[in-house]
Amino acid sequence: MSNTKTGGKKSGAYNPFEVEHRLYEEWVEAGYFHGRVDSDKKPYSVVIPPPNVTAVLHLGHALNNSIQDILVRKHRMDSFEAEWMPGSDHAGIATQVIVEKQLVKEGLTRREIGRERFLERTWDWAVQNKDSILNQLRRIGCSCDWERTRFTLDEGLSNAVAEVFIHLYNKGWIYRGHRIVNWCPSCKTSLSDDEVEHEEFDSHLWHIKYKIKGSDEYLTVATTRPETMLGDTALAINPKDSRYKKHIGKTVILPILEREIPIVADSYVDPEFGTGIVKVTPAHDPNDFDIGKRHDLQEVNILNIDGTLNENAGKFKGQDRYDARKALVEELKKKGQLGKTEEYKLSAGTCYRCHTIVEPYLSDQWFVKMSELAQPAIDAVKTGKLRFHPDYWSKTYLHWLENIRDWCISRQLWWGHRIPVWYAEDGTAFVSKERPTAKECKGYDPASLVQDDDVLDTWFSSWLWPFSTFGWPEKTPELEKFYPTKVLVTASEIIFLWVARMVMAGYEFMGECPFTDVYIHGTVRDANGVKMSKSLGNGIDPLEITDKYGADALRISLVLATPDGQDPLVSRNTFEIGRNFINKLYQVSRFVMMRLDGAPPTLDSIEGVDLVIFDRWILSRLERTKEQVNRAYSEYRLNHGAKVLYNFVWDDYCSWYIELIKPDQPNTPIREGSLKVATYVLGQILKLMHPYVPFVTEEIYRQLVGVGNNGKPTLTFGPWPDVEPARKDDQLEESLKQIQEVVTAVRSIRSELNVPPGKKSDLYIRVDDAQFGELLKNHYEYFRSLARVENLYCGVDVKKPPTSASAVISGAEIFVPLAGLIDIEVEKHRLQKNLDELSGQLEKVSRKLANADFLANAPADVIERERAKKSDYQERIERLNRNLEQILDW
RNA sequence: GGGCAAUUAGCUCAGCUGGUUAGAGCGUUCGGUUCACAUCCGAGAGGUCACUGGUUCGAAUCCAGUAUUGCCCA
Repeated sequence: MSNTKTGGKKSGAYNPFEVEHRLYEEWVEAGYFHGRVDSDKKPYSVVIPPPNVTAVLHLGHALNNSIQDILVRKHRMDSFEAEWMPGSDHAGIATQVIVEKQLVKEGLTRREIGRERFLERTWDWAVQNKDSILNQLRRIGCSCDWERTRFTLDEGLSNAVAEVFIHLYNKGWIYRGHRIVNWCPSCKTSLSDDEVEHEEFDSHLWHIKYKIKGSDEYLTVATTRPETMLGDTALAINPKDSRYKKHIGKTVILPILEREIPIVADSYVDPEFGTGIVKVTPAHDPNDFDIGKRHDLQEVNILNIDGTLNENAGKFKGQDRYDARKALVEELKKKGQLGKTEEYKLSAGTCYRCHTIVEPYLSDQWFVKMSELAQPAIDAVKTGKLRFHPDYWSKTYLHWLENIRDWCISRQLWWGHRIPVWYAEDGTAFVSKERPTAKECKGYDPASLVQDDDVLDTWFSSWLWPFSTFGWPEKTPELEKFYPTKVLVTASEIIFLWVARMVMAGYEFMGECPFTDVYIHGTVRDANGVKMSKSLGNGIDPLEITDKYGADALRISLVLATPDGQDPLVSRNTFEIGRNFINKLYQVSRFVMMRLDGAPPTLDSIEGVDLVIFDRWILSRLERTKEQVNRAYSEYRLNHGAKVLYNFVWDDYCSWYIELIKPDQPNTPIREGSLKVATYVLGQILKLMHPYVPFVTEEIYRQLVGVGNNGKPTLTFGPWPDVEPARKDDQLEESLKQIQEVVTAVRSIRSELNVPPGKKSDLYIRVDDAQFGELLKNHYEYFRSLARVENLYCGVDVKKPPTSASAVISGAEIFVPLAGLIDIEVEKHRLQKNLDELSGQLEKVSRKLANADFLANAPADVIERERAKKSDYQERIERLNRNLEQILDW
C-alpha cells in the first residue's frame, strides 16, 4: 500500500509516484506493449505523430498522446492486437538552424566546416535529442511499442524516401521547375506553400511614378514592396481599362536604375486595385512571373539567398531588403517620383519555423505534381472510407485537396534526405539511390557525376510514416499485419501538411488508405485562451504536473478539459479535477477492500448472488454507463466517456450505492450479496477506467486480486466488460430516483432549518401508492443513516405530526417533526419558494394543454405526459398550500 | 474576399435524432472531526440558452439573417 502517515494524523490520500514508476517498468519488461505479428487477434494499430527532434514536451503532446494511449489501451483490452508505433521526425529546417546557431557561437559556419562534418555534428545532436520526448511519454504512461521505435532518417525509412522519389519521377509526377517559390531568407531555403503562414502587418502602400518615355507624363503604380521595383521589367494594365489603353505599347523609364521597360496589357490586372497599373517583377512575384511568361519579359532577380540585395540592385547592392526599402523610398522622394504613401494592412507570408517574412523567389526546385495523387484522397472522404472526427474537418480537407497545387519538395539544407539525383556536367540528370554505375549513365563517367546538393522536405518522409515505419518497401510481416492503421490522432494544424499527404501516399504506394479515422483534437491554451508557447512563457510543463499530481491525473484532467474539436483552456488547477477523481476512486476501493477483509473478491460474475434493489439498481446504472462509454469510443468522444465514468463513479457508486449498503452501525458487516456486487462493480469500473488512468486502476486491481497471488495480475488485456442489456431496469431506476428524492428532501429540510447534524429526527411519509410505501418501509434500514432518521412512519394514511417541517415530492408528502427547532419564518419561506416554482411550471403545462392545436397534433404519449405533469403539479401545490396554512396555526 | 467553427450559470463546458423541472465541474454561500475520502460530505444561491425573424401544436435544439469571437484559405 502506498499510504503515508504524516505526523500522527492519518492521511490516506493516494500517492501516485511510487506506483507509476514501478508499474510502467513492469509493463515494459513484460512486453505488454509489443504488437505481435503472429497473433490471431485482429490488429489495432496507430502511428504516433512523430515529435520533432527539436521539440520539448508540452501539453499538446501530452493531450495528443493521452488520447492515443486511451484508444490503444481500450482496444488492447478489447481483444485486439494493439500496435502503437512511436518515433520521431528529423525536422530538417529546425534542427539545422539549431546546429548552425551553435556553430555561430563558435565563430564557424556550416560552409566552413563542410557538409560531412556538419552532418556528423547534427547527427550527434539528433541522437542525443531524438528520444527525449519519447522518454517523457513513458512517464505519462503511453503504451507504445518501444521495440519498434523509428526515426525518419533511419536507414529503412530513408530507403523508402528514395524509392518513392524514383517511383514518382519515373511516373512523371516529380519534375524540376524554374519557378517562384517561397523563400525564407533566415533559414535560407525554399518552403512549400503549406509551410507558409499568413500574418497581418501594419504597412504602407507606396505610390511610385514612372515617367513615360518621350513624354512628360507619369504613370503611378501602388506597391507594398517598393524595393522590388529594382527588378521590374514591365508595367501592366488591364486591356479594357479606358484610362490607360492609349499607353499600351509605349515604354516607361524605371526610376533610379533608368531602365526602359514596356507597358503591356494583361487581363490579370485589376483596374479597381490601387491605381489600376501594376509593376511587373517576374522574378519576385508569382503572378508577375505568369505575366512575364505571357509577354516574354526578362526575369531580373535582385535578391541574394539571405535577403540582401544583389548586384542587380545597383547602389543598393549588399543592403538588407528592408534597409534598401527605406533608402529607396527616400531616394524616390528626393527625385520627386514618390506619390502618396497610404497606411495599409498587409497580409504577408511568414516561415512556419522562424516567422521571418518569406520572399517570393525565382529558383530551380523539385516539385511533385499533385492533382492525380489527390483524387483517391478526395474519394476516400467522399465515399466514407475515411472519416474525420468531428466530421466538419473533412470540409477543410476536401477544400485543400480540390484546389491542390504542386508541392515544392526540395530544400536548400544539408540535414535531411538528399535528393537522389545525379548530374553530369552538361546538366543531364540521372535518378538513382546510389551513384549511377557506368551502365546506368551511358556515355558519362560515373565519377564525374555530382549529386544534387539539396535535401527533401521533411514532410516528404513523414507522408510515408504509416508504412515506412513497418518496413516498406520490403514486404514485411509487420506491414502485412499492421497496415492499414486504424486511427490518426492529431491537431487541425497539420491536416494539409501531413494528414492529407499521408492519405495520398497510402493510396499511391500501398493501394489503401492509411487509416479509417482521423481524430482532430484542439490546441491547448492557457486560462485566457492564449495559445501556449515558449516565447510567451505561458506554457505548463507536463512533467511538472506529473510530479505534482501524477500521470493519471494529467491524462484524465486533460481529456476532461478538452471539448470535441475545440481548444481546451488549461491552467494549473485544471489538474485538480483528475487528482481528486483518482483519489476518490482509490478511497472507495480502499473501503471495499477493507470490508472484504481478505475474502476473495467477486470480480468475474455475480451469477447466483442474492440481490436487493440497490444492487440491481447499481448494476442497471453500470449497464448504462458501459453503453455510453462504448458509444463514446465509437464516436471518438473521449471527453464524454470520461465524464460518464466520473459521474457514475462519484455519484451513483460512491455517493449513493456505497452509502446505501454501508451499515448504520460501525463494525457491522455489509450484507454479503451487496458486498459482492460492490466488489464486482468496482472491478468493472477499474476496467472501464483503465485506458484513461492505467496506473491507479492497475494498482487497485492488484491489491484487490493480488493478495496471496504470486503473479502480477494486469488489466492490460482486459477483457473489456461485456454489455448485458438485460440488467437494465427502467422501473427500478425510477423507484430509486424516488427514494433519492425522499432522502434529499429530508436532508434539505434539516439543512435549511439548521437542524444540528448530530441530531436524529423521525420521518413521516404519506405516500399515494401503498406499494411505494412498502418499498420504503422494507428498505428503511438502508437509507435511514443517509437522512439521519430515527423512526420511520410510512403509509397512505400517515398524518402530519404537529410542528413538523414538510416537503412535497411526486407521489409523497414528507414530514419531519421538529418541535422547538423549527423557525416558522424560515419554513414559510421554504414552502413559499417551492410553491412559486411549481406554480410557474403548472402555468406552463396548463397553457400547453389549453392549446387545441397541441392536443390535435402532438403525439398521444406526449399529451399523456403533460397531463400527468399537470395533475402532479396541482396535487403538490395543493399539499404545499395546506402545509403552509397549518404553519399559521402554530 | 471565401470557408469553417463557437456564442447556454461568475468561469470552463454537457445538453444525441425538436416535447427536460435546462445539467456538471470549478468558484461562491451556509452547515459538517460518523470508523474510504477535508484531494471530503450535505444543503443553497446563480440561467428571458448572443440577437432578430421563420418553420412547427411546441425551439437551447431545425432554417435564414445579424452581431461578436476564434481558426483556416486567398
